[in-house]
Amino acid sequence: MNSYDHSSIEAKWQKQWDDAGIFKTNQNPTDKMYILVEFPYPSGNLHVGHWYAFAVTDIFARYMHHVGKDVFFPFGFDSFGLPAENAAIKRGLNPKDWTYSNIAHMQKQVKSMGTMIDWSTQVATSDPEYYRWTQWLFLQFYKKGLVTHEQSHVNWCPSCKTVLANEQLEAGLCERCSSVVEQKVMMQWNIKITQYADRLIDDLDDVAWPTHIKESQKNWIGRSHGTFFTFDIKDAEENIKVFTTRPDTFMGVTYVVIAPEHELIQELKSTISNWNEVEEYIERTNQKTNLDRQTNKQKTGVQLNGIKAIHPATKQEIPIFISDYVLASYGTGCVMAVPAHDERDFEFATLYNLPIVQVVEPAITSNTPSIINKKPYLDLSGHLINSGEFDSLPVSEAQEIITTRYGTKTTTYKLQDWSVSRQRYWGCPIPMIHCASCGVVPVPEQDLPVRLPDMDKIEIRDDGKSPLAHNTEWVTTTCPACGGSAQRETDTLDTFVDSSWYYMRYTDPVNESEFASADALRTFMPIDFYSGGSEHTNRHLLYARFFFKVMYDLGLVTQTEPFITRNNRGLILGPDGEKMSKSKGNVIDPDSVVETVGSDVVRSYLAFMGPYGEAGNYPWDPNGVVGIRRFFERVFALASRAGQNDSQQSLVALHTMLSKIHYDFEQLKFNTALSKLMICLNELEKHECSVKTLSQFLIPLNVFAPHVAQEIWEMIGFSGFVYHQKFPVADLGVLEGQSFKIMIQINGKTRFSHETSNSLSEADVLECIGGTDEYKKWVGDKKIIKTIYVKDRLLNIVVSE
RNA sequence: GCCGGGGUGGCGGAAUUGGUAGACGCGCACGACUCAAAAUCGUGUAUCGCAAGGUGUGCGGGUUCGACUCCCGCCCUCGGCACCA
Repeated sequence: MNSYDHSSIEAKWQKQWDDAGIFKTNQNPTDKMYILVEFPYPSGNLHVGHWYAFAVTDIFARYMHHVGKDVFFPFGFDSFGLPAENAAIKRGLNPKDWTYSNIAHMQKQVKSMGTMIDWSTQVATSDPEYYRWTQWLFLQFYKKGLVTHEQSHVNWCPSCKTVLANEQLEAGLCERCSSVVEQKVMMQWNIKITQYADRLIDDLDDVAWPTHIKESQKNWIGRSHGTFFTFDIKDAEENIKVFTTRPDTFMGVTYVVIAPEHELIQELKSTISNWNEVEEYIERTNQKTNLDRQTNKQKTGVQLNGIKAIHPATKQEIPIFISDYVLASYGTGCVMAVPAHDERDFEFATLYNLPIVQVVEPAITSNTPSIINKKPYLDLSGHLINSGEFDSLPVSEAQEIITTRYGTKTTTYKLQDWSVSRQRYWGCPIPMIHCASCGVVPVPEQDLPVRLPDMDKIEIRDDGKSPLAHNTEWVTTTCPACGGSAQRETDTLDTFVDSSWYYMRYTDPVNESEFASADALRTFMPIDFYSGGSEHTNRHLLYARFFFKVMYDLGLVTQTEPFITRNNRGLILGPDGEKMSKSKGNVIDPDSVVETVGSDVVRSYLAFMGPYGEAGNYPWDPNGVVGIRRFFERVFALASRAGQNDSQQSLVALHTMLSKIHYDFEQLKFNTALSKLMICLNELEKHECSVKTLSQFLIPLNVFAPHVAQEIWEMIGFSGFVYHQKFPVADLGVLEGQSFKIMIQINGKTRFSHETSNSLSEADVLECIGGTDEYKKWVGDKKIIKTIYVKDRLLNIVVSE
């Protein structure tokens, strides 16, 4: 009896595929397709999400392989990062040993998926052979002037004891440990991603990504067009530069507000008469966390006594305030307040009894009353009032004229520069040297990599420094410029730097003289399909695009976008419909499911849960898994009784499936692709089915269930690997002459149908159905007003009632 | 508040883009096999109705011979951003 013993089948075929090396990448592809999945962090254990990422993408990769693409499907590990270091601190483990034993274990787990991954491509970002090139790229960025080392306002996680990028915050909390993040000023290495803000937005036009991903990135970058105005300060040399998107409201400015952290305040210290009060407010602001500032939106502030700003147009003196509702990091850090037309300014003005001057009269439209009822309102279709010479100008015209007269056109972004310094050990050392006489000196390229030293004890102190700082032997070095004694930089790079270029290293993973050869890059880049998690939309995906653009400018790559298409995966939820978590006890362990029902079942079930391209979150149904298992068992059962002949129905079933299934794969609808195989099997079971027909069925099945397909392939007497088979082409001749139904509608409602095997004209259909009882019942002697005929699909007869 | 997705049986989801709503799978019910149960196989399964037939894709309108699909107005829900001037 041919039963489905998944364990032995999987072990058997995985070994044979491996021994035969059938998944080796074709280095001279004629029709290349680079399929990439975000590489995992080697946490130590594979979860269902990893399966959903790699096994289901493997289904897509295998489909592409069978239809003739030269698929490149690599794999690696994003192996620097905090968990290794935390394991070291908590449990006294060596971060390197911990990481590499996890990698070894996870590799085995991934191999159990039975994917067509080419393992010879594997990279790990913590390998010196890899991070050598991370450092090299960092130095190229530095030479291009894109790297700065400066005092910066940073997000500090007191629990992780390291700096976080804005992208690593979630509602003011550390994304990793949910600690309340503090604000600090520290010397930091920053990369000037803001210089690429425009291109990062504009080039989105060139990629075929889902709209929501593009929109999210645009939002994150937050480009807005507006005007700078400069307000002089009476009897002082300094002035206040503000940014606004509503220059038309310029004549309604009744005061200005400066962010408390703004350096201008310090410069004005001697002229401010209530300095004590001001200083106290600044102190209070500095102690506030981002979270406080975001949740407690009650307006507070302090007027700067003794100084006044001068309105550039009216020359009137207006008060100056500091308030934490103005952010230092956005625009100029100063705003002109127009309480009549801005909610926040309105609130503040009401609190401090400041004048409110309406300068825009809304246009009379149907929704005007609701605008006016709202105390401060914005109306872009109105005209100006109380604005002197600008009165009666429409808003858009006023914006132009006032900007030309008093201001400068400009563009600002929400995106901030990328802070890449991390005060932790297990990361890529920043290849910089601090010399007392020469300052910051980059490590010469021939000295790369700057190796991370092995350290017996990893200890995080409260000095805000990396554990590396306490390794004097490693820190002490000589200055490449003057030869004097110098210190190494002890911060390590944000791991998002490591992962910004790994997909290029895959193309040439063991190259010792370049990060990747131009030849390899030309052969495999760009990435045709990139699957990842939606949490990376505004982080990895943005950083990687930025990296690639800089590399383009450096002449290192020839394209401007690395990822042609992008697919954000959804989440696999627990059987209870909730996100899997240990505390909820709803975690599915893929290893144990694989053990009981087999790898092929898990792969296929994950594909069957729902469409892959829509980022839907699907609950894991243990019964659903059993359904897939039954399907494979039925294929085995069919195999044991397949003979030499086919009934016509079997051929029709096979070729119908073969003709329709491509559409599903192309739409990433692996769920409906698999359902077409099930429909086909349902038919083959009912009719006489030949070994040959079954063998053709096995090739699309191999995409989902490579072990099952291969085993049956052998069982029914075929040799070689199914992997080497081309996807069968549907024989449309078999499908010709099949009978089909033309539905008959009366007044748009389907009432009956007419079965035929020939293509019919409208008159033919009418003639065929004219004598039927159904026709007499629904049409009878009612008057036919008109008919609509969609050839061979439907005839709609409109009759009078 | 702003931006972007979604609302279809008991459940996951189909409907090739305006043409038979509910494919496929799960679950459930009944039947066969069995001493019995499981497994397996078969049949059925949106809903009201004995039936003829009616009603149904979040709600209310509209366009059309015909609407899950298009338009207008709501409601709910998920995700991202959020004092961004």
